[in-house]
Amino acid sequence: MKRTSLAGDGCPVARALDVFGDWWSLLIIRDASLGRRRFGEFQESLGLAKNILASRLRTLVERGILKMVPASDGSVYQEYVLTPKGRGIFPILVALRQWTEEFDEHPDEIATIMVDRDNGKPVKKLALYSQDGRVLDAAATMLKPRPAKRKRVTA
Amino acid sequence: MKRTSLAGDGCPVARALDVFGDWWSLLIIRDASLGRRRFGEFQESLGLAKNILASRLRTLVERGILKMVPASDGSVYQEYVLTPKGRGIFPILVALRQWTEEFDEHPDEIATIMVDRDNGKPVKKLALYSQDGRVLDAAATMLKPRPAKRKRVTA
DNA sequence: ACATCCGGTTTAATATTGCAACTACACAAG
DNA sequence: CTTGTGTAGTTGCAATATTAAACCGGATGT
Repeated sequence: MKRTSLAGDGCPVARALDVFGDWWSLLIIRDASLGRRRFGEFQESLGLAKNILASRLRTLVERGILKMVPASDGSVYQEYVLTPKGRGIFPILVALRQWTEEFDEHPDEIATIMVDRDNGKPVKKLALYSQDGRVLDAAATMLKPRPAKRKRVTA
Repeated sequence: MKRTSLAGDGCPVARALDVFGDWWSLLIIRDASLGRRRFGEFQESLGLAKNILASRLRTLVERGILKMVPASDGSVYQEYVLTPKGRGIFPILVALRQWTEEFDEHPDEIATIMVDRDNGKPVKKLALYSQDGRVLDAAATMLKPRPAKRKRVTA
C-alpha cells in the first residue's frame, strides 16, 4: 500500500506536493529560508525524529531543493542550503503565512509578522494579477490545456 | 507516537500545514475550487481510498474549510463546498502551480495553464510587494515578533 | 587517554494508509 | 414486492510510515 506518488500527475499543484508536500519538508524549507543550515539546528528547531530528518534532507537534496556545502565554519561537517529551486518556494511560504494571518481562529497565537527589511513595515498581501493589472480571484480564472510546445516546425 | 500536531505552534506556516498540510487535503481543496462537490467526484478524480476521503472531508468540514450543503440536484445526498476560509487557500494553490511551472524538470508533463477568464491570457506570476511597491524576495524580508494587541489600555 | 559533540543509523512500538469487501439507504424497473 | 443499481460511506486487515530511544563512529576538547 505504498504511498501513492503524484509525480506523474499532469496537475502542477500535485507535482509540487509530490516534491515537498509531506509533513516536514516545507517546515525544513522554511527553516532553511530563515538561515538554518545544520542538521542539529533543524532537529532542535523542528523537534522531529533524527531518522526522519535525515531521510527528508536526503530527498530534498536529491530533488534539487537543498544542496550540501562544506562547512562554513571550517568544521568537518556539511551544511544544507537552498538552491535557487528551493528559494523559489518562498512565495508558497508567504501564501501559507498570510492565509493563517487572515483566517486562523487564534490569531493571537501567531508569533511573528513578515516585514520589509528596509523599513520594518508589513509586506502586502499577495494577489494574483491579470496581464492588464486587475486582481483575479479563483472565479476569474480558468485552466486551459497547455499549448503543445512545437518543436522547430519552421523550414 | 501520534503524528505530532502543529496546531499550537507560533509559526503561521506550521499552523496552516496543520490544517491542510497532509497528502490529500490540498488536492481535495484544489478539486473543490474547480467545482467538484460530490464524494464520488472527489474519489474518482483523486483515486484515493474511500475511507481516507471520508476522513479528510470530515476534518476539512470540522476546520471550516468545507461545508456540507444539501444536494443541489434534488437528490438525498450532501455536497461539499468551500467556505470563504477555504476559498482563501486559492493563492496557495496558485503559488504551488507557478513553482512547478518555473522549476519542474519535465514541464512538458504539465497539463494546464491558468488564464484570465476574461481574455484567455496567462495570469501574472505572484510577487510579494512592499507597502511602497517594490518587489521583495526572501532576503528583503524579516520576521518580527507580533506586536501584542493591547486590550483597551486607554483611560 | 577520555569524554563529549555532531550527524547520523538501527530497532521496536505505534499510527496511518490503502485496498477490498461490506453496509445502508434511496430510487427505479419488472 | 423483489431485485438491481448508484451513492456514500464503514469495517477489517495487511503494508508502510513515523516516532522515540538506543546505539555508533569520527572529530574535537581537556
